[in-house]
Amino acid sequence: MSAEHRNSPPETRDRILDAAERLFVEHGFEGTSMRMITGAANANLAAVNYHFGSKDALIQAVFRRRLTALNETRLAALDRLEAEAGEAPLKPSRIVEAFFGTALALAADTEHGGNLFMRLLSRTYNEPNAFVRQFLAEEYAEVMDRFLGALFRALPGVPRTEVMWRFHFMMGAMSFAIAGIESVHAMAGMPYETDDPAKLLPRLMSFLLGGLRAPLPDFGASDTD
Amino acid sequence: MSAEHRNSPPETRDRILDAAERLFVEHGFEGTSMRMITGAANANLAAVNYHFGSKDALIQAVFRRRLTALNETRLAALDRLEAEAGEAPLKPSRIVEAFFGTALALAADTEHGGNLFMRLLSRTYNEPNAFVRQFLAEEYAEVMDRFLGALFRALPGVPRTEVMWRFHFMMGAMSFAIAGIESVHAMAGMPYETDDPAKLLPRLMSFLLGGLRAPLPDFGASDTD
DNA sequence: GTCTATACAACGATAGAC
DNA sequence: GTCTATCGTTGTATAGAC
Repeated sequence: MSAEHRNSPPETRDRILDAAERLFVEHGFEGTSMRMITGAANANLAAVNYHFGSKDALIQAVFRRRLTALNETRLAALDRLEAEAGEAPLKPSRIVEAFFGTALALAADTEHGGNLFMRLLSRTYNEPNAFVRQFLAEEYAEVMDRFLGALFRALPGVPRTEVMWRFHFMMGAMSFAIAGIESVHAMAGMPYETDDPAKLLPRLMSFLLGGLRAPLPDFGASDTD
Repeated sequence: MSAEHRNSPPETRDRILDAAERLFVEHGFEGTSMRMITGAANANLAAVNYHFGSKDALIQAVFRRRLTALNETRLAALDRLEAEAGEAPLKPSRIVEAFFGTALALAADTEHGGNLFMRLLSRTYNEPNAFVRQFLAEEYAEVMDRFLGALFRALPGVPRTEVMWRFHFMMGAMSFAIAGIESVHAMAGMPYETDDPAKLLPRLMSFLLGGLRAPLPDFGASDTD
């Protein structure tokens, strides 16, 4: 994919990616114009189309740059857990931490802009843009497959459907944990004592594990389909 | 607010609201053009600006129409719980159900388009558009205040900060429960056994209550794991 | 009052000069 | 590789028909 532009001077292309990432966080995809991006990146308007082909492809590139690394870290963490455990089943808490702890670690990285990216990613799970959704689904396929499989083995007594739903719910909680701090800040009308990112992971982990280990739902008898 | 247009024939204005709601769900706010809306509503392009003033104001009107009713239902449910309990503290599960059960009930209403609206609302919590965020925060202020207060009283042993965070996480789980069914469907690469909406509420409630009642996080002194 | 027709600046995208 | 000029479309504003 990047082969045709591999030997282009990194300057312009990377400046565009950095500016786009920052502006997408601030104003969303459609709220960020190509002219805003190229203006902030000190590049010409047409440079975006030259380097990426379209605005959608630029969005893809912004995600790929970070998401590939994030998911490789997640898979490596899972590999390590499975290597340590040998034949024994993994503890669900370790699996959950490998997935969500990795994400929150990146969300806490203010130095290389990981926090900006994670805010962008969190809100993009619900993105209506079909192009973006499709890309995210493909980028996540392997990771979801591995982690869901690990959870299935770690929770043999829980129906797979319930595990999948709960993983889904956990993704939602993480999404809000990362992206929605200031939104609930406003909704609650009260100040949060602290936004110390070091406290966010234990807070989220307690909640996620409580939800994952909750008693199975009772669907009642009346509605049998 | 609606006084100046109160006695306008409901036809055009309501057709615009219905078309806008449907198209916003499908294509997002910025992915939906005024011309798409007025085309679907069989109205003139300028009718939107006449009835609502701007696209942002139209978005606001789409939300207000549904959200006011939803939040009044939520408050009425909480009123009823508190009246029944008298001086006794409420059960956290009842409070949670009054808030999230009401939302899921609306999300299950395919007859009057409540399901479409809830998908829209769920994704809008993370909306970058400042205009929309501000409006949502105001519209939710009273409800959040009442429900958080009820939870504080129901969980006197839990620090208020933790209650607020967990309510926040619960909102995220609900958001994904409503909006993200097809997204995880794609990510997981496996079909969900059933999307029976009647099963969604018990599923979500189990998870939420498990998370809400989870042991409090241990922030530790260092990284002791 | 309710709505239509139309104009306008800014948008994403592209072709072609350099 | 980069830039200018330009195309069709966007949100918005307004003048005037009924």
